[in-house]
Amino acid sequence: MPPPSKTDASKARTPVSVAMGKNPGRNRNHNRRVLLELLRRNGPMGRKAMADLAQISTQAVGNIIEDLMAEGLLRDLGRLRSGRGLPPIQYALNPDGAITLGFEIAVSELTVTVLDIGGNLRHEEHVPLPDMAPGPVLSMVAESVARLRADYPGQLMGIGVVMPGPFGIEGMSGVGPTTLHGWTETSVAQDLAQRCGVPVYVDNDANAAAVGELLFGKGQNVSHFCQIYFGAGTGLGAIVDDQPLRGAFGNAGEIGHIIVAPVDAAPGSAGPAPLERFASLYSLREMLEAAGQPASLEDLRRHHRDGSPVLDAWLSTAAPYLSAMIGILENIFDPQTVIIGGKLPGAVLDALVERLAIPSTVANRTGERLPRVQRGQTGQASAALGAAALPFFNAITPRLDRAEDGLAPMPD
Amino acid sequence: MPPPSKTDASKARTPVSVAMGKNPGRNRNHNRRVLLELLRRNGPMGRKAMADLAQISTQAVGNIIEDLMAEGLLRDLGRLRSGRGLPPIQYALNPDGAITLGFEIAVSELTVTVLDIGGNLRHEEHVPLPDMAPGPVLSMVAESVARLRADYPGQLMGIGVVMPGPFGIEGMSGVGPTTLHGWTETSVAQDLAQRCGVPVYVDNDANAAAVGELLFGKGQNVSHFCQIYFGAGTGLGAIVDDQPLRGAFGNAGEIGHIIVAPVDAAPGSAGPAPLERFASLYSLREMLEAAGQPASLEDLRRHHRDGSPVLDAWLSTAAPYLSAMIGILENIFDPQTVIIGGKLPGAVLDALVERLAIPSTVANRTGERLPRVQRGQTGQASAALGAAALPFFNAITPRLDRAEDGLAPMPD
DNA sequence: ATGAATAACTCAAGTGACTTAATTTAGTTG
DNA sequence: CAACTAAATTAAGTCACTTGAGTTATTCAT
Repeated sequence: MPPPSKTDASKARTPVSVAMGKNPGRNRNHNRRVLLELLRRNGPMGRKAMADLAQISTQAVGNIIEDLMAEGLLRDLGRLRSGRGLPPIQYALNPDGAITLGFEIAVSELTVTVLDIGGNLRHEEHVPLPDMAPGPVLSMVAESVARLRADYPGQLMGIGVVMPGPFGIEGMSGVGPTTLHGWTETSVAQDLAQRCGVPVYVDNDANAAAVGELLFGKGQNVSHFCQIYFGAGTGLGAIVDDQPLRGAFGNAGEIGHIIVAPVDAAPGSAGPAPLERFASLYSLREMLEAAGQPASLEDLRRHHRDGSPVLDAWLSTAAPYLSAMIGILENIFDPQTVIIGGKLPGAVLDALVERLAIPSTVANRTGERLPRVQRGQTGQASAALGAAALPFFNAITPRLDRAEDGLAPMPD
Repeated sequence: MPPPSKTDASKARTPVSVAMGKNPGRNRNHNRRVLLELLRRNGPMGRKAMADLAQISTQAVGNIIEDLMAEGLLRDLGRLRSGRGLPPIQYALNPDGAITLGFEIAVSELTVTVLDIGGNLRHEEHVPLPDMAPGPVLSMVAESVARLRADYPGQLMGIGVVMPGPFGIEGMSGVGPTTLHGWTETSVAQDLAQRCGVPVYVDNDANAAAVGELLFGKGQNVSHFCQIYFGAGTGLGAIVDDQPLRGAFGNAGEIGHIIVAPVDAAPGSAGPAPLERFASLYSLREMLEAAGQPASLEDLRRHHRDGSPVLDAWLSTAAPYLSAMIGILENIFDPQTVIIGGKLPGAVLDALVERLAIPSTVANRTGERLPRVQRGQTGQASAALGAAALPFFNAITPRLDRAEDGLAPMPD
């Protein structure tokens, strides 16, 4: 078992790209992100506190704050009286300083959101999409961008787009029409980036929702969590070390097609099946339609209020499969918590959480702080909100940049 | 659905720790890591090439190289004749520059490895452990450290320890005796770090093996892969974005207890079961013992050569479960490849890989480059080698440091 | 009230690591 | 052997950080 010598294999290969080196400019950019994240996650604070948390000098903090104030990204909240000594000047993110736009492209509807840097959802609208071809849809998106960036103060930090995944896969037999034809992740990003002149980030609904939850919801003080999302399919958005798990090809989290054995299956019930078969919006609608009942979001709310037996049956069927999946996720990711979200009324999600019976996993630890499973906080606009959160996340969060093959000049 | 205002909740909370800010010293350290990783992954190269790949100036590269040469971590390979112009001076990692030590603590045996910075396994030994109490074992480890650091040239970069996980979990009913009592991850790390005065990294066998494979095996040019490891149990080491997935509490990858439905199960065969029940060394030994056959590594090699029907039966039983698990992992992680490794003869692992029938997943993409599943390259010493790879990984790889609560002075 | 104590901010100088630009060096080519 | 080329070297300049002394606003004790 001699350990493989690395050199022989790496003779005339194209060089492997590696993390990018840093220089003063990039250094500043990094520290800037650190401070912005600090303010986002901890709320208003003074220079000294920032310096301590970020482990840099207060002077360095001061210089960066000067920049951020000049750009309008920060607000001065005045001095906070706090015991002895000079009271610290509190700084906070300025909601009017910057915005992002989020677009959720679904089968026949476009959801548009405007989010400000303070995490406030400033605007939400739903536009019908008569023609699902990429050209018309992207034109409509570009028009919305032009209109909305004029309507709201602050610079536009970027655009986030949510589209159903997976991308570029052959023969994924799902239940229901989850994918759009003629669309690719990259073409959408490139097209829009060119039309609008700002960064564009594309992801699937589950990942976007997870990022939304990470920035503005239950994930705010959590660095490892799994979010199960009921959308076009049933997907997973995994946050690992404060970063969304995208996978090598951007298709991570496709749990809908995973075959799970239901936990504590009642005798006579179905055995192992793809998660989406019984634990998805699609399966719920299927059951309601079979019973001749309507299935809009409002209807679901009503069904739950009225104690609909069909909804109840769906909950009973879905819970064992979902429980098994959560067990799998806990054992694989060892997260701090699991969050359930999606296009279901909050009360229904709560009912679903209550019915779960998760097997014993590595999450059975002593002194657990967070609930093992909880309902998401960002509500039904989750994915569209998450879409808007994507550029925000990418512009603000400190990260390890990689030098992608052949590009970008050196400075900054 | 108003997005939750963040400030109200974060009033009098303990501050959230965030990524660490950077200053010139930390910047240098980062670039140093970048260059070391560059050399490790691409083999020898000149200043200019490094500068281009790391996207910093050749001068900056020159300064860092000067440091590294002075420390003995680099070797000058002379000029490479390469067409016109001044031929570049090739630099390479100096195998005699630094070493790491790896210890795999198993039920009654301690495996010790010495790895140099060039990725060469310099030494491997197996020591019986009569007393499994922490005190005696750690003393033995400390003695080995003292002895080996004198025997090999180069500075000792750190110590890696592999122990069976999971840690700190209640009521995980596994098959077989996979956990050690009276041990905790942190106490081992602290104890050894104090005794030896170098950084100590502790992880489970699967994660360590994955890191070993990442640095010196099939993972060298892969940034996303899943490694399934047959060791004390059956574990997963997931590499996401060149980093091992450890989870919030260090217990990620516990796939042995996940209940999977076998793929294409033969009629009459067992249904859903924990992966480890049928796809583990334990289950193989169980079958061999029931048939009255010996089960050492050498025996397994012989069984395979002789076409043992028991081994064959195990392969037939294990493959459907393993296939299902690989399908799950592909859908969750969307990796570039899946690697199978562990304490089995290479030929047996190959046979196992051949029998797999993985369901359709997001890995069914067009133009796939790497094999979906392949056997690991680092062999049976995998975990012990991986243990030694841990400090190496932590000392060399560029990463995003986090400011852990309350510690460490600011400079550098 | 007043002064000491305290804690955060500010200013100015110093330092480290990087970039830029000009020069040197060592090979290749005609 | 001179012209050409590309890498390395040298020296100067820049940027962002740290350090340390001084300033300011508030609390507490007299």
